[in-house]
Amino acid sequence: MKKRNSQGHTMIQQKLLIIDGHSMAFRAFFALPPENFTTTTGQATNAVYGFTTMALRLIEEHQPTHIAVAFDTKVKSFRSDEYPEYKAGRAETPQEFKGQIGLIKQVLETVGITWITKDGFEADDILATLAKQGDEAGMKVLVASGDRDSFQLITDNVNVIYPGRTPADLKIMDAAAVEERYGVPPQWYPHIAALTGEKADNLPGVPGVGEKTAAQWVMKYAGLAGVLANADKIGGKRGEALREHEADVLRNRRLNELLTNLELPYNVADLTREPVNRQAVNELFDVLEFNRLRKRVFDLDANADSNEEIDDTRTIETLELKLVSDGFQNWISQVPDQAVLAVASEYVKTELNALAIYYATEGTGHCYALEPRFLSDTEQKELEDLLTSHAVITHEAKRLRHAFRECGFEIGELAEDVELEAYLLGPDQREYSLPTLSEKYLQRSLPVAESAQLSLLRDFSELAGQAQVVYDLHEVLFKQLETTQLAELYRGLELPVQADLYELEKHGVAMSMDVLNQLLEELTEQVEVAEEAAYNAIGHKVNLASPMQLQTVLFEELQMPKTKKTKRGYTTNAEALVELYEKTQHPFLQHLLAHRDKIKMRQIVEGLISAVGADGRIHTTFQQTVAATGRLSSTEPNLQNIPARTAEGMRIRGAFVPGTGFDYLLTADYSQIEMRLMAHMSKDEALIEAFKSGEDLHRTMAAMVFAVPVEEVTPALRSQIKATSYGLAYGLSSYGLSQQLGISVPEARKLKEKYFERFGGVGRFLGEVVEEARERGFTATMMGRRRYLPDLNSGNTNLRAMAERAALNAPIQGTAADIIKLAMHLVMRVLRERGLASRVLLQVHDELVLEVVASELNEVIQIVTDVMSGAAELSLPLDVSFGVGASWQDAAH
DNA sequence: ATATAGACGTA
DNA sequence: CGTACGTCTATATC
Repeated sequence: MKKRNSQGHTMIQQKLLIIDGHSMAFRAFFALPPENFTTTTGQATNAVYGFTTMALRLIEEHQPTHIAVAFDTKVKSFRSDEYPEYKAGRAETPQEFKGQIGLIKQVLETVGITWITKDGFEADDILATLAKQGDEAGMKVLVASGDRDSFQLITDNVNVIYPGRTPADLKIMDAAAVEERYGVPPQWYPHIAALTGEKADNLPGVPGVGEKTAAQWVMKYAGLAGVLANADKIGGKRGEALREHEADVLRNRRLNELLTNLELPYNVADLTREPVNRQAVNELFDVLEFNRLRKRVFDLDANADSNEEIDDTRTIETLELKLVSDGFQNWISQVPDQAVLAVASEYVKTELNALAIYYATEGTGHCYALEPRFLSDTEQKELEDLLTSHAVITHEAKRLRHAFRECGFEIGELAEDVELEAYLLGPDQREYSLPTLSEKYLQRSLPVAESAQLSLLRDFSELAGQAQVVYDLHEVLFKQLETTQLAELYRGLELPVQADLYELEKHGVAMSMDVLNQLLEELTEQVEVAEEAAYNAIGHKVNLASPMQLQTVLFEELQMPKTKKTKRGYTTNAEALVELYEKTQHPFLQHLLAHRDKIKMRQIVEGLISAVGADGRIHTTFQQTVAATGRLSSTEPNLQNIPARTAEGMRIRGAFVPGTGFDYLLTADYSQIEMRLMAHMSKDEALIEAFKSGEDLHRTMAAMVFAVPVEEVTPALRSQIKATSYGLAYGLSSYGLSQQLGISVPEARKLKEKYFERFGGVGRFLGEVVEEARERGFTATMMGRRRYLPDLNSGNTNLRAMAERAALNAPIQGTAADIIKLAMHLVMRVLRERGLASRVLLQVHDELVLEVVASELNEVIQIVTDVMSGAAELSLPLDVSFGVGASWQDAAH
């Protein structure tokens, strides 16, 4: 890369790459399975390999003229002197890792890269010192580090390369990126970290203060010093907590400040890349048994030599963006038949405000942007034809479908959706907005769309840029789906399901206002009665919905025994209240519990009432990209958590009714699908047999475990086994099981052991699932859906245990999600093909709710049960049960 | 208006 | 100290 200096002749812009050797090697170590990277002599090389590929990639991509790698040393740093608990609680570094650092240093030496350590300091401090020197010397500096503390180094000329989930996923963080993500300029990032604390380094912060609050304070008072100076002006609990923990905050800040004035054995100018020592590389790579890497290393050298001679005058921007403000039909006529059209859209609420359509031909991008509300009928027809006759790429297609409908037209087959693609590639991300995806997959920043503006002289270039990003994203994402064997799941399942969900949302579900109003009236009455009774029991009013006020009443006024601790006091949840009632028999507790119950019900009914639309139906939104396991979720309102467990709660389901033109609601659900999948995937013969007996599953299993005849299984034994079975699929501990069953921990442990004696295959399976996930980095469902769990290798015991439980559960919950999605899609397809009016309205994880015409009832039941039970081929049948009725309540079974 | 904690509904 | 979700209320602070 070149730039012109003031004298007018070209000079090379110097670029310095500094890598945190330890942190990058550590990530590589955990990302790559050691058994694939062990030499014939037994030397583990996964960290060496991972580090080397990562470094090569950085060099190839950024072509630095100067480069250095910094390492920590064994000598404790000054930070530990200041705070002995620093980084305490971290797991011991694995032995196989330690040995590889030496090898990495050897690799660096053979390829001509400088490495640096300094006793008493951390690699971070070396990075900071070099970054500062580089910046001052006018160099462009890239700092590769997995430590967020390095963000404080960012300036106009210093960027941080921060690894994402996988080692291949490297994000460039500049000032804008940090501000976008954390809400403060980079130099203040450590101020936030000091306030919130740092778990990994065992540095507690101010309780109750998270990233948002910290960022707000720091911005308001212009830095941490200002925050502390004005601590007395910050009122309330948080202000109090801040003043109380000032010492912690100051300590955190001292510890996370990186030193920029270390005496190092090298100056930045010394850090040029030396030629690769080919012979040494050959010898070392022979030992390491790296073969493919050799060529990349040698190529690197060749490029470095020629780098200085190339006069790089090519324009990088080869795309010409054509923006047309009129002549829509004329533009359309020029679109080639085989062009792939990327669509970007801009909304005001749900309404489509503007649209950009983009396609690329050889070296040129073409884009047309328009505001659909100004289209004439003919033009609108043209647009429909254009979109239906071409392959289309979108972002959030379901939203676009709804918006198109509001404009007065429907789009049939919309092909690709980059949001779904990104979701399948990384289902744990909580956000798939276009700017986020652009940054992550294209390393291109995209301005976050401003609020939509009205036409008059508006600038469409931003929207055009978005359409181009949609187009480019698909190229990248689909390729990645193919290499990860996810393309089939995407095309064959998620895309069709998205179109199905659009239909579900469009239809909505009819509500009986009479039932809702009746319920509201009753519940309001009951709430008032319980409230009154509660007040009388203690002799005064109190806000029953305030845990804080309740604590005062229960533990101070009434001096009741303390319950389990929460963050700021003692719990007042239902479980604890029941326990307190058993101990104290105080009537207040009864009334409080009744009040909780009734007010919760009323709140649900109120929510439903306000969600009923003008058509008398509720149109929920199904989220297809939020649940990391592959499940759907439902929002505004959530129709997947309507009460079902109590008769009282079920009455709310009585308000869900067939709409005009329909006669019944039909529900069909999989019975015990997760346990069946456990049986199938674990191949546990006893469990499969228990299912095949056709008798009550938990009862049969209890008889097997306790070696008694089925008739002798008591309800208590049955429920113990039931709890154990479901608990296991969630990674339940002996402690948790003991809590749930009200038995001692040793008893719970014994129960688990006994269970596994009979169902050994289940235990083996669960163990294997976690191990495989640890090695591969992800779990997979039967249909190949992945969930990445990098924390399986975390040094943090808590994080690791959490990831292990998620790993146990993800393949089971995820496979069940795959199956019901497929079943739903097939049911809808068959209903459509048969020309039936009956239709699917809701999906509740293992259940479908349909609205049925009486004359079609038998056929629909047949279709639903056949299709659902046939949706997957397992070693045991998928049982489906169904119910029909005049409401969701009556359709229960 | 917005963030956080606590509680609780579903599979 | 059991997985996966969403929503409501209180509370504190803007």
